[in-house]
Amino acid sequence: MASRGPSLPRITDVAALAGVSTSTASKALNDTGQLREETRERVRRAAEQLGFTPDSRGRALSSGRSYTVGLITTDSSGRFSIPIMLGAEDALSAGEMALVLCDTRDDPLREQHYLRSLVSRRVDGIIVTGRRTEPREPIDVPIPVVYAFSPSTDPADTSVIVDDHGGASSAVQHLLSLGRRRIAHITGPASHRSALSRAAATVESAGDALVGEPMHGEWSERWGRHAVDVLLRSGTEVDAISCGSDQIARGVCDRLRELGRSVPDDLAVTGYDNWSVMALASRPPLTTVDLELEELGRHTAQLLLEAIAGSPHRGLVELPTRLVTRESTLGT
Amino acid sequence: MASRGPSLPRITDVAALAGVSTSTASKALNDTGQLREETRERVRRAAEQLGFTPDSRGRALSSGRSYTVGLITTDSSGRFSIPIMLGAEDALSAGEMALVLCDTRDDPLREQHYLRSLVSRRVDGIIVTGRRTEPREPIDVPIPVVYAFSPSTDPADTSVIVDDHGGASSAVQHLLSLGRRRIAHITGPASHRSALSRAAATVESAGDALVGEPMHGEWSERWGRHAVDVLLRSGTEVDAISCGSDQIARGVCDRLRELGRSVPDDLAVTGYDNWSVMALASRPPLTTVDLELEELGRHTAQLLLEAIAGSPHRGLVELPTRLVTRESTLGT
DNA sequence: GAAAATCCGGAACACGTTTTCCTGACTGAA
DNA sequence: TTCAGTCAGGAAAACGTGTTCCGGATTTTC
Repeated sequence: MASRGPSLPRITDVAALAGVSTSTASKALNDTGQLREETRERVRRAAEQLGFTPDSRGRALSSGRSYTVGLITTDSSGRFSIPIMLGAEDALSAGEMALVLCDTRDDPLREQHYLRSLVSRRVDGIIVTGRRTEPREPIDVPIPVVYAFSPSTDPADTSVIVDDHGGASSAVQHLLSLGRRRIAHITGPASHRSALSRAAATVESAGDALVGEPMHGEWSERWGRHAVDVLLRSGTEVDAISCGSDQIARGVCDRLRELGRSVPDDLAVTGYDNWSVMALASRPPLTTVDLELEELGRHTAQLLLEAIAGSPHRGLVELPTRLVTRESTLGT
Repeated sequence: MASRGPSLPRITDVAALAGVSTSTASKALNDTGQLREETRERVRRAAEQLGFTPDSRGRALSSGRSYTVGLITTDSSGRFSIPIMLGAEDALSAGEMALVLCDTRDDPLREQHYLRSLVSRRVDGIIVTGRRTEPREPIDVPIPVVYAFSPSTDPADTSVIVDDHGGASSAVQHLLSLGRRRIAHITGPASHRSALSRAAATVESAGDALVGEPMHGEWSERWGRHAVDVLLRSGTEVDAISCGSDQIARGVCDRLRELGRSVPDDLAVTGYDNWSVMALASRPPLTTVDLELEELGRHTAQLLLEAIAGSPHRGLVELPTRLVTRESTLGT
């Protein structure tokens, strides 16, 4: 339509310059067919000279694939989905696949809109991710889909999630291995699956060493500070606090310091998420559980690629977390 | 190739079902050409019945456009580029454009790779964004480009940036309007343009009310705390501190509280960035300057769309910031 | 009733690549 | 010399859509 300046060279231009047909040019550039090495070289030089870059739209049309995958996220803030996205993008770009981003902002209408758009683009596959670990309604598209972080409610779908149970356990094991025997657990709202599963794992791993019930509140520093007040006011003896998030743990540390309790000498504290802004800025820096979200993103992309290739891996995949030890349990 | 199940309906299927030719079907669905309303309706019903979604690859090929724009970011952590990205994506999705994500991780090789990939996809345009406000080398592609946050070193390129001068000024004006007349400035490293420009604006706006020189350090809470020690130890009287970032401001507030100084009664504190994790969690919550990055992303996308449409807006566009007032200057 | 204007829909091609099939030339063996 | 076999490369179709042009049918006008 509006031909802006000299448009990019096409393969016919390359072919013309090399004095061959387009099909020969194609074969030369893709290392297929039967051609003399000299011919290949001639075509390659012509392509080089013209700065030819194949138009992937043509290729997409002819190959039936678009070499594109869509990523649908409901998490506009991006705390969790961003690292997943980057990991996925990393894994995909190695295979010359591009990732198109769709942020639904938790709006079902927008989600529908994006799904139509992705299907219309004939995306090779879709990654669906969210802010919470609660399972979500599967999406209905005739394309391979892998769910990341928020699994699908349909167990026949492919979902990659974090092993929250193992993560919480590893924190408790760490505390136990340090000799702590009076462990409290402060975490997020009981309405959140992540809080519940971490709490359950903590209870199970701590056994007799658990002090009281898991304390549920908001995912905030304020709740961490407040919970410390409640905990200490109750008079129960405590030598460690495992927290359901780094934010809570930071609040806990702040409050303990204000009350003159030493971390980790008097009380060891563990966080969860390894959210560097919190974990590193906390005084002292937090021992915490890294969710390895970027790896989760990579793994998700990998599974999606396999599904696209025709061998889908159905069901739930739980990826391990990694315990990061810092001064809040080890001292300096 | 690997025909997975019943492939999606094509426009020929719709045409066949409606008993018309593909061209008629195309016209009916796109509201072009001259057709009887009854025919259009028949085609529409056929499309509906088959769940037809046009293959945008075909459309892309025939229209010469790909209805896709690329976003290149060097900022893998995403503090700044994520909101920009989301804003851009928001503005683009309204126009049925998709955004493909490319995270270069500050690696020139990766950047080259992505550029080739985007050109090969015949992207309609490219948005380039980064982590810092320092100008960056322009990219060399035969496609419209708009730079966001990090402007291009070439003034003939289109760049959208934050009005840092105005932002810092607004914070100082606010402090002055509250009657503060002894204002210190604590900010990031002098090697960062953002720190320098904010400092310059602060010096200019504060005039006689400025206390001492701008204090440069790292962008961290720790530096904020340390700077307070240095400042107060020097014995100079101070009734307000304007900080170059929310992280620094939070550190400042923490330290002041520890030293028994009341914020804002003894000293008012302002931050910069309106990074909610810091600004809201700080005690007290921070009055700060919102960079309106999402709006910046939207505006960038808008300019890119105009450039794609053929009327590029060359040069630098500075977008205003927004002062957000909270307890760190206003009290409760 | 015939010529002109209008309306509707189809055939053909373009977009850029890959791939399948085919042809002509050359080689070597019988 | 002839025949089979190999090799190098070209012609054409396919992918799915949009668009341009054109012809037939219907209506209008004199």
